[in-house]
Formats: sequence, structure tokens, C-alpha cells
Amino acid sequence: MPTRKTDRDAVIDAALELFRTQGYHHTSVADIAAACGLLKGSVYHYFAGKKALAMAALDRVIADSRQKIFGLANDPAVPPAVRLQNLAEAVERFFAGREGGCLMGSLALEVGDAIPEFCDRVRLYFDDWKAALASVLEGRYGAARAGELAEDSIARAQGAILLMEVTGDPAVFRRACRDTVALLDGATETEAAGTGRSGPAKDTPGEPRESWQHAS
Amino acid sequence: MPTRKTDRDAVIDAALELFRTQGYHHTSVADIAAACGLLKGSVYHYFAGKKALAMAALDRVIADSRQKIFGLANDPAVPPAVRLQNLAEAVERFFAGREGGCLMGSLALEVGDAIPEFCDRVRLYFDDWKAALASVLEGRYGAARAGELAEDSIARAQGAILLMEVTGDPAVFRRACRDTVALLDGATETEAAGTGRSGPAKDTPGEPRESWQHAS
DNA sequence: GTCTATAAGAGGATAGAC
DNA sequence: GTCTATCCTCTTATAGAC
Repeated sequence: MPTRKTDRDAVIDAALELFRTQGYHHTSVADIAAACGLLKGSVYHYFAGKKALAMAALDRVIADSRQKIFGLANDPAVPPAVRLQNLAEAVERFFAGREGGCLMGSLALEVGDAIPEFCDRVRLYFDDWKAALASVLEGRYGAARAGELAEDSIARAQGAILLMEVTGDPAVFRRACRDTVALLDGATETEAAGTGRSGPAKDTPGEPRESWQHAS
Repeated sequence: MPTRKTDRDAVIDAALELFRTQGYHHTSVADIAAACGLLKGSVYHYFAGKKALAMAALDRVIADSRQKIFGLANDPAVPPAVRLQNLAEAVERFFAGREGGCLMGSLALEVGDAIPEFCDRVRLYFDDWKAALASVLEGRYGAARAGELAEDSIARAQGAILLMEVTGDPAVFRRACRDTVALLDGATETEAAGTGRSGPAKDTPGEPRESWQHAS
């Protein structure tokens, strides 16, 4: 079993859970230590400080999400509609009932742009998400419109996760996931244009921006 | 001018701005005091403590939103489609380019359910928002479906505000507002079903929940 | 690798001078 | 109504014993 959890991983686990449910600033190193059976002094054996620990945690979220969720959009042996469904179901399983919602989303709102290293990782995460969705949508919608629909779908999912936190009712989020899958349901090109517009969409094409990533 | 700002209001103004951009826990009383030209000891002349200040601030957000934004959905002299457009435009003006996004949304994710008084106010705010949207939608969609569409629209707006924070690009949010207006664009009942599904929607009616408010 | 002890500072809150 | 001074707690971080 090469996947044996090291103590360092246990600290990251505890940190992720607490950051998600209590926020970054309101979680102390002592909290994290206690959650994995250590005293706060011991945490500094593994990490240079709270910020370094958080960055390691974010890096693991990014890696895990790529492997277990967003990667589902990449299997070339599976038709796009099924890849989209697999992706949406994975997202739904991951976030439904998850106390604290999406760490990346919560962190984006909590720290704003005060900690650039966090911003970069949050952007990377959402960029991965967008790329995954766009890759299965662009066959039907074209790159530019697929990118927009991907953003819209992520926005709806994030907002639904937020509302789920507020109301305790997962129905909003389930509808968001189902409507995302429905983007590839119909047969014709224009009819399934999911998030609102009917008709061929006289939206300004603008720059066909494929990525948000513009940081170093 | 009866709308002359009192000093107390100035403290609330500063607190709202800082809570929104820096988060609740990461904003100190000294920060708030400095932002309105006081020292931190003086803030306690107006408020019993940081938490009481925050609650007064949230109450003002709720009152202001009712009056200036959600209230636009209530004018009986205006047809529903126009009321929806006014509402969506007010939402767009209020949040577009607003650093820190939506305080209520950010607060919901930051504090989770740790501070019940905050939760109640956040729920109240989103309940107002939902009621406003549902009131203009129920003529066409019926109460139950109008409530769902209202939730979906709020989710999309909140998520778009979040993404706007991450990417700096307001396009996601503008699309969200436009698609909300489009919910009352078409003439027939089924064709304009905005947030995804095409067709008559075989969704389970479930409980026609009108409100999320279930706290005391 | 985990502990104790401690430094150094930030943050919430109070008391009292002016 | 604002300031200064102070108290107390929590938090980050380091040093060194075991």
C-alpha cells in the first residue's frame, strides 16, 4: 500500500477540514494540532508555518480534484455526454452534504486578494474545473461558447453550494448538477443551450478566452 | 436632510466595507475604528462589542436591500417582466465591480453556523431575495416552480459574484443577470424555462416551500 | 517526532481622564 | 464623545528537553 497516510498528510487532512468549516483565519494552529492528536508545537516540525501548511493543503486539493473529479472529463474512450455526466455526478457526490462547502470557493471570498499565493491556487483550481467542462462541451458549442457555459455552470454550482450551506436543503445543488448534465442532452445544437438563452445567441463573441490563469 | 449620517452610521459603513473585503474574523475593531477616524476604544461607545456591531451592520444591509433592490419587485403598477428587469439591473449595478462581493454570501461561508445570530440574518436576506424573484415569476411558472427558479437564479448570481472575485472578469455575472431577465422574455410558458431544462419539466413538485426561514 | 516552556504580538474589551 | 492606559486572552512561532 503506497497510499499509506503519513503524519504530514494527517495534519493536512485536519487543516483542510477545519479551514473549510471554520475559515482560514479563524482556525488556529492549535486547533489543527488538536484535531490530529498533536500539540501545536509539533505542527511546526512538518510545516514552516500556518501559511505554508495551507498552501500544501491547497496543493493537495488541486491534485486530488484533478485526479478524482476533473480527470473524468478526459477519458477519450467515453463519449462527451457520458463524460459530462460522470463529471457532474462526481461533483455532486463530492459536495453534497459536505459541511463548509467548497474550500476553494470559501477561501476566495474570505481572503480576497490579500494572499497572492492563495489566489494563484484558487485560480488554478477553477481553471481546471473550467477546462474539464469546456473540453466536453466544445464539440457541440465551439470553444468560445463552451467556455462561457463552463463558467456559468461553475458559477451555478458554487452559488448552489453556498445556498445549501445557508438553507440546509441540497435541492438547489442537485438541480444545478442536473442542469449541467442537460447541456449535452438534446440532439440539435441550439435547443439545449442550457443556462437561459434560447435561440442562436447573438452574444458578442469577444475574446475567446480559454483560461483565467494570468498570474505568474 | 433627515438622511444625515450619524457617527454610528459611519462606524457601520466602515465595518461593512471591511467585513466584505477582509472577512469578519480578519477585521479587527481597531481596523474599523481607523477606517472612520477613531481609536478602537471609541467604537465601544456605540456598540457593545464586535459582534453587536456586526449585527447592526447586517440589519442595515437587510433594510437597505429591501428598500433599494428587492422592493423593485413589488410595484403593482409595473408588469412582472419589467419588475424582473428592474430587479436584475439593480442587482447587477450593486454587485458589479464591488470589491469583496456580497457580504451576506461571504459571511455565510466564512462563519458557517458558528454564530446563530448571523445565520438568521443571512437567511433573512436570501429569503427576501427569493421572495422578490418568486413574486414576479409565479404568474408564469406557478408558486412551486417560481420558487425553484428564484433559488437557481440566486445561486447563479452568488456563484458568479464569487467567480468575478477570482477572475476579475465581470462577464460571468453579467450573463447571470441577463439570463435571469430572460426568464420572462418569451411568450409561452415552457419555452423560456431559463436555467437549463428544455421541455415541460417533469420535476417532482415536492413541497411548495415558499420560504427557507425556519429559525426562530 | 513529540513534548514543555516561552517569547512576542495581536485582538477584544474595560476604566477613567479630558 | 474621544482619548489613553490597561488587562486578559488567544495566536503565531521558536528553543530546547526527552
